[in-house]
Order: sequence, then structure tokens, then C-alpha cells
Amino acid sequence: MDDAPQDLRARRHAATHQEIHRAALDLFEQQGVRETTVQQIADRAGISTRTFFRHFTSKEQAALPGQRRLRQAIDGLDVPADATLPDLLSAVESTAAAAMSAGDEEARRLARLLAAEPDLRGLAAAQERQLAQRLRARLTALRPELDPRTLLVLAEVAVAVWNALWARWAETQDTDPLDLYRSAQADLRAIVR
Amino acid sequence: MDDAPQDLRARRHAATHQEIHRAALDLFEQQGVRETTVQQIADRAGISTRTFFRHFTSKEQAALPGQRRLRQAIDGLDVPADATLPDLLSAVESTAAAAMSAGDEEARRLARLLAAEPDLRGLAAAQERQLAQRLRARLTALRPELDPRTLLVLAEVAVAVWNALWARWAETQDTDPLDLYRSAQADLRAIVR
DNA sequence: GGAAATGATGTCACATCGTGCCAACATGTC
DNA sequence: GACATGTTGGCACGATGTGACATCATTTCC
Repeated sequence: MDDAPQDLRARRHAATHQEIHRAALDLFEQQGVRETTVQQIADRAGISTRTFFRHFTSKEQAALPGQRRLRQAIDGLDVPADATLPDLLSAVESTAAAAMSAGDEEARRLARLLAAEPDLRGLAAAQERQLAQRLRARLTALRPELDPRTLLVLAEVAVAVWNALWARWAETQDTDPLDLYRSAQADLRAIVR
Repeated sequence: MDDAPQDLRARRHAATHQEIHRAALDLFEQQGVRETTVQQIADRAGISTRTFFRHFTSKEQAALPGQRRLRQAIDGLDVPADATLPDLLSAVESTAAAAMSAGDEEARRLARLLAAEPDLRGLAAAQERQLAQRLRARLTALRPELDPRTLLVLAEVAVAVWNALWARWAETQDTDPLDLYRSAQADLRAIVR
């Protein structure tokens, strides 16, 4: 996508980054996270362990995508001035769903790995909490006149639906994300009513 | 509470456990998690580092309570046979709220620490995901005839409300948990509708 | 074109984490 | 009291993660 002939350094850096990422994914799939050492990942990527730690803070980090897309989606979130609370919720969820369907093949690998590797789940959970925080901040910035408590609940519920969606999508490898999204919305209404 | 003169070994074990926990909490508050070594905690608790790692798998673990109460609340969860989905949700949430108000002074310390220490938040997030998993399993066991997808959403939403509740309680040091609970329920209805 | 600044990488040393192993000791059982 | 069982500490070890410095490639500036 971004083939801009930027800095040669920046390009090499990004290439190495990707290289490490792929090496980690491969090795984790083959032998599991616990059994894989940073040394092995570095060898396969053709770099030193010191360089590895300049790209990622831990081997678990190397496998996870970093949520760039979702973070951007949250920061760029906007709604019409007269949006009601339910409007807000659907706005948040639809942007999340959009960011989700964008990731394709690698997302599958990730999902499989996450299901099998508790170590990765821990880090993923931490990342998710950060997203919830960020979403909450964005919402209060967007609607300072609303009760912060309400917006907190809104953010948490949005993340909850996102969680359910993703878990379900990871389990049933063949379903369309949009179907899941719609059914989750129906479920939500039936539950709360 | 459980002063049963059980095994002398078991009592000593539990005492050491508590000792380590308190030592960790004290040191983390004084100097932060990153700056505290397992060696320091062990010294303060009067044990060796080897023994420390027989009680906790990491220094972060030593600070966190382990969620015994919540796990029990989930496993012991039960509902009348004719309970609707909203009934289920309130049942789950009220048991969670009950388990919450039980922890008193130490919960405050924990909340402060969690707010200040990202390392602890990571582990707490992982624990929370486990609780969500457990709740989901319990719900499907309780209501096998319902759509698993719906129960998944239900479990996630319950955890979301629980999150919002706890975050809010940690921020406003003086509010009654029950008030927060009621207002969160109202918010939830306003959001979904 | 050629310095000089900037940045990425590798090597080394080091503190810490976490675990397997074994010997010493305390507790519970008969 | 003798034996079985469980807990502890000490030791060694591999792995994680970071600071410091030298080296080399690139950018920038003249």
C-alpha cells in the first residue's frame, strides 16, 4: 500500500519489522510460544537479539499486530451532533467491524494462535484494555456534555460486543463478519431490553 | 474467617502466602513494580526467592488477589428455570456486585496500584478474560437450550458492566457500589434501547 | 564530491526472572 | 520411634530485557 519511496532507512526498518513478525508467527505455530526463544526468532529473521528488542519489547509482542487500524478508527471516530446514545453505539461498532473485516489471512493465523497460546492471550487482553481506555477518552472528548459514567458504560459495552464478535469469528472459521455483527446486535437488545 | 485448625502445614503455607502478598503490596506502593525485585519481596517476607516462586508465578501475581470469590460466585451461579435473558443478566451482575462489596480496604489499595502500574494492569486484564470465559461456560451449562452466541454476548456484556463499575468505583473513592450499580443499569438501557 | 551529523546494528556485560534438581528439615502417620 | 510425605533453601542454568560503546551505512549540508 504505502510504497512511497520514503527514507531508505525507514523502508529497511519496516522490512526488518515484518521479517521478525513473520519469523515469530512461523515459529510460534510450529513449536509454541513457550518453546520458542528470542534467539531463534532473531536467527530466522537474520538479525541479532539486540535488534529484535529494538523492534519489539517481548517475543509475544512480535506476534501481535499492534492494533494500528483500530486505534486510528477510534481516534478518527466522529458522529453527527444530534446522535443519540444508541446512535453512538452503532457508530462505534460499525467502525470496529470495518477495521475487523480488513484484516484477512493473517487474522486467521492470529486467531488460531490466540486460541492455543495463553501467553499471547495475556498480552492481547492488555492491548484490549488500552483500546477501551482510548475509546472512552475519545467519547468523552466527542460528547463532553454527557455523563462520563454513561460514556464509560458505552465504551465497555462496545468493547464487549467487539470481543464476542471476534471470539465467535475465530471459532466458526467460515462465517461472514457482518452476519455475526447483526446477530450480536439482536442479542444485545434481547439481553438488555 | 476460616480459622479451622486444619493442617499445621496448610496454615503455615497460607500465612507465608499472606506475608508475601503484603510485602509485595507494600513495596509496590513504595517504589513501584518495575523497581521492586523478587529478592526484595522475599527478604521482607523472610523467605528465599525459590520459595517465593512456589507461591506465585511472578511478582505481579503476588499483588493480585486471585479472584477466588468471583470464581466461586460464577461457579455457584444459579437461576430459576423460567428466567428470561434480562433476568440472567441481573442475576450475574448482582452476584458480581456482591462479591465486589465484600473486599474492603485492600481493594482500595489494589485499585490505586492498578491505576498507577501498567504491569499489573496487564495481568489483571488476563485474569478478567479468564473470568469471562468461565462465566460463558457456566451460562451455557446452565442454559444449554439457548443460542451459545447469545450467551457469549451476555457474558461479555456482564463483564463490561463489571469493568465500568469497578473503574468508576476506583476513580471516585467515596461512592457506594450499589449506587454505581443502579446507575450503570440505567445507562445500559439508555444505550441499547 | 566530500566532510559531518544522524541513525541503525551488533557485541558485550549485566541484572533479573523463572525452573529443575537435590539435600536438609519439619510434619504427619503407623 | 521409624517411616512416608511435603516444604524449604541453595545451586546452577537458560532466557529475558537493557545500558554502553564501537562500527558501519545513510542522509545532510557545504
